[in-house]
Amino acid sequence: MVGAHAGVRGVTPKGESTRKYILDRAADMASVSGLEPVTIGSLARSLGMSKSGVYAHFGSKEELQLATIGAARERYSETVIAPGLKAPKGLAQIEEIMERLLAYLANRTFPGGCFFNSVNAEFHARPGLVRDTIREGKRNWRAQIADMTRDAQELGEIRADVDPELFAFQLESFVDAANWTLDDPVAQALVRRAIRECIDNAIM
Amino acid sequence: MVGAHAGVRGVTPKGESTRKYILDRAADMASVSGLEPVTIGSLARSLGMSKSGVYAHFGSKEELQLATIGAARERYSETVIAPGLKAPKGLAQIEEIMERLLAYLANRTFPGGCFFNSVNAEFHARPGLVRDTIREGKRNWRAQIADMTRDAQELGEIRADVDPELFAFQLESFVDAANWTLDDPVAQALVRRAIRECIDNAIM
DNA sequence: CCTACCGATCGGTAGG
DNA sequence: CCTACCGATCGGTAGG
Repeated sequence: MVGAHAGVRGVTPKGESTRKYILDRAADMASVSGLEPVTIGSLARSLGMSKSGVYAHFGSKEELQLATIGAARERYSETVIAPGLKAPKGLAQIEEIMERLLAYLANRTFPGGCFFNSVNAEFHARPGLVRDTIREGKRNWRAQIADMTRDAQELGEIRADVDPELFAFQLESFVDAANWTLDDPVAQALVRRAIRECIDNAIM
Repeated sequence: MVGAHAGVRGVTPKGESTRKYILDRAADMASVSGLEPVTIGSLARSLGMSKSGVYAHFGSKEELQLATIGAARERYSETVIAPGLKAPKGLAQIEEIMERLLAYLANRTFPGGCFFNSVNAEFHARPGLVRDTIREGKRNWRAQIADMTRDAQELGEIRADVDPELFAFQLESFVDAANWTLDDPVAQALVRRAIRECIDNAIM
């Protein structure tokens, strides 16, 4: 399974696909428990590998954690951002991304919900590379939504007096709230209504 | 320091105040790192006690965790809820609670921000008593705000077509968002504006 | 990618 | 509330 897909001209080293295999599992586990409880031992056991077999791919636990964040970003981009960007510029892109985001949560793209919210919560008060990397991703998301909001304003879809940064912040707050109660249908319905109302208030 | 305040008629056992001392420290630590990383060893070291001296107050780690949640609830109630309830019924109570909540965060009532958000994030995908207890607290908060919203509607302060549950959910989402970026003044300003706009939209 | 190992720490217990 | 201890697991290393 692991080395099953040979790379282009067979040059993809076995180690590369194993690395991806390890990181995807690490991201799955971290979405449930946070990064720190994903010990090298528990990760190895879950993969049917030896501890040092896992460890050999990374120089330290922090490097494993940062690489895991990278793998999670790829999965997120493929699932939410890339499809979202295919929608027409402006409001349509915002709506598409919000819809994909809710599906990304409901479909358990990461089994514990949003990987980034789990890790952000875990590290929010612990300075370091992990925290900074996750925060930068969050800032980026808001900036992207704010840009789309400006596009929508130029297209006359969203009112000119709407503050793009505030609008993006409001949408982010509602999606983040959705993440903590994925198994509560009542809460999920409130999320959808809050997002809907927020967008409706900005339109026209 | 620990046994310094004698109880009524001196009957307060030394063990009781030590217990409180332990739990308050545990709650402080958990607000930063989550509950699970608060090991009995690290807690004991931070208190200048022996491991088993700490452990003796609780039958297991889960009991320590649940007791810590209880102690955190007390601190929260004294800081936010009790003063909030002293305001006049209706909108004034809602505004007072939101203001106290932002102060509770900014003042680092728990050094890592909101204890309950940290623990809720940590346990959101791990079924058990810890998760259920925290969730019940969150449900309770929303129900309380929704009740105050109904009071405000009867007083003619908030429009009748505002859904109290949705309104409470929106306010909760913004405060929760505030918790994850306490050291970012830009984000904190967005929180205040989002709360203000949300309330203004509901008024009249 | 493996076995075998290191010192440190984990939750928990015995006995006082 | 303490010392002393248990088996298990931690991140990491040696050597292959």
